[in-house]
Amino acid sequence: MGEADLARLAAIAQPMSISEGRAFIAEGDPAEHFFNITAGTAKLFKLLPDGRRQITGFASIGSFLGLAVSVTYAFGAEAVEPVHLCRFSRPRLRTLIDDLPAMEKRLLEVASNELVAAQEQMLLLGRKTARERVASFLLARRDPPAAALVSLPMARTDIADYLGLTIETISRTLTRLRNEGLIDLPSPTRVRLLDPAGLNTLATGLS
Amino acid sequence: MGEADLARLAAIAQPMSISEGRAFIAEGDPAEHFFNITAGTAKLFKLLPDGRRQITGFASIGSFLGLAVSVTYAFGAEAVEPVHLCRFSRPRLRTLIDDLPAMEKRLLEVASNELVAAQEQMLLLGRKTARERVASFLLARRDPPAAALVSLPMARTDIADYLGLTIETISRTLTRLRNEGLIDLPSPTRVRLLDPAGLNTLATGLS
DNA sequence: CGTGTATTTGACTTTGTTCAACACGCGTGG
DNA sequence: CCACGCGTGTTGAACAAAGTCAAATACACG
Repeated sequence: MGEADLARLAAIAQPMSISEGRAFIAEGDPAEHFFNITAGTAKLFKLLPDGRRQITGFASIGSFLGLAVSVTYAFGAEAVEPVHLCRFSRPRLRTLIDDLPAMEKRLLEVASNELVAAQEQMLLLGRKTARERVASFLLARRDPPAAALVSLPMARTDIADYLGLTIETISRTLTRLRNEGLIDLPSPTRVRLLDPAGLNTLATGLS
Repeated sequence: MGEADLARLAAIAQPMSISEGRAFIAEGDPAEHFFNITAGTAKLFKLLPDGRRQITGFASIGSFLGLAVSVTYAFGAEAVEPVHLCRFSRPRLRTLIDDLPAMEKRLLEVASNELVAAQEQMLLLGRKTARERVASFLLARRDPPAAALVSLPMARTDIADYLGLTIETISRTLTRLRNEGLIDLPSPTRVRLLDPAGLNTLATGLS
């Protein structure tokens, strides 16, 4: 994309700040906007009528939200940490994308990668044990991918709803990993991976 | 897409027939091809080293496979029923797509829809009970979407690996739904939905 | 008609949930 | 400054849903 294209994009972007805990997409609402997160972390989730919740992913800097074709959002979104984002009117973005093949291509790449991540998560939810899920989660949250320190900005409830478990199981599993010397828990929101290789063995079910 | 474009597409398409039970994509193999299914049903799956399997979806006529960006396939694929498909060399298709914005657009639509389906499946795997999963599965497999008769070309093992359950639980749950008058099971591969509304209540967790 | 596979059913086990109590950190106000 | 209250996290004990193991039945195919 050239500079002129970026300028056109910037012209229709509405920058916004979302404070912690605020929802900015409601599942089922008319899908009028498209979002690009520029800072912070948001959780994306689906709900059952009785309140059960599945967090389908955490979106942070660079993530695109709302590219579904449907007229309504298929998921809700809420800030876990204060979020900065750019909002785009879908019809306006649509006309812009239509003569920016590079943008379309980029979106297809993004969607493809998310699809791969979604399949990995299905494997986790359908076939992994609680220990394997937590180990996988900790490894996946490393940034950079070799870092020993992992920060968990989301609450236990969110981790539980992401991994298809309860907060009690998350808590017990983390404690057990600590007792086994695989991790350290300097604070509830910080984890130090003491044995990444061991965690990886666990995460891939080889233990 | 114009007729000339379709002709160019057809020129690089390699039609193939895959017999039942044959794998045609192996997870981890170099992603050299792109597939378009023209008949039959295939299962897509991911494996853990110890053999646990998660089926991430069933692909049938019209499905596109292998659009991930990665150099290797993130999933395996195997014919459930005899499959007819067109295979495309990825580099050749890439050059073709690059000057067919309509095709790129179509692929983005497909990917977006699959993403929505994947999120729905994560909700199912992470938060629904066995009964809710089976009810959701039966309703989703209706074709047309209001049909009372559902055919299950895949074995119980495949249903189990798709719903994150065991074959025994699938079997017991179907029997129980039959005993409760919600469905009829004329044969293991055929299900008649006697009370779609009741099943829907179940599937959405409202019971 | 027999053989092998897929499915169903039954008895028992296990993993993770539920319910409940307790600990900890933190901000507010006495 | 410290007691109090509240939200979040941890731990324990009882429970339940689904899994495992095993056996019986049904089914398709040679």
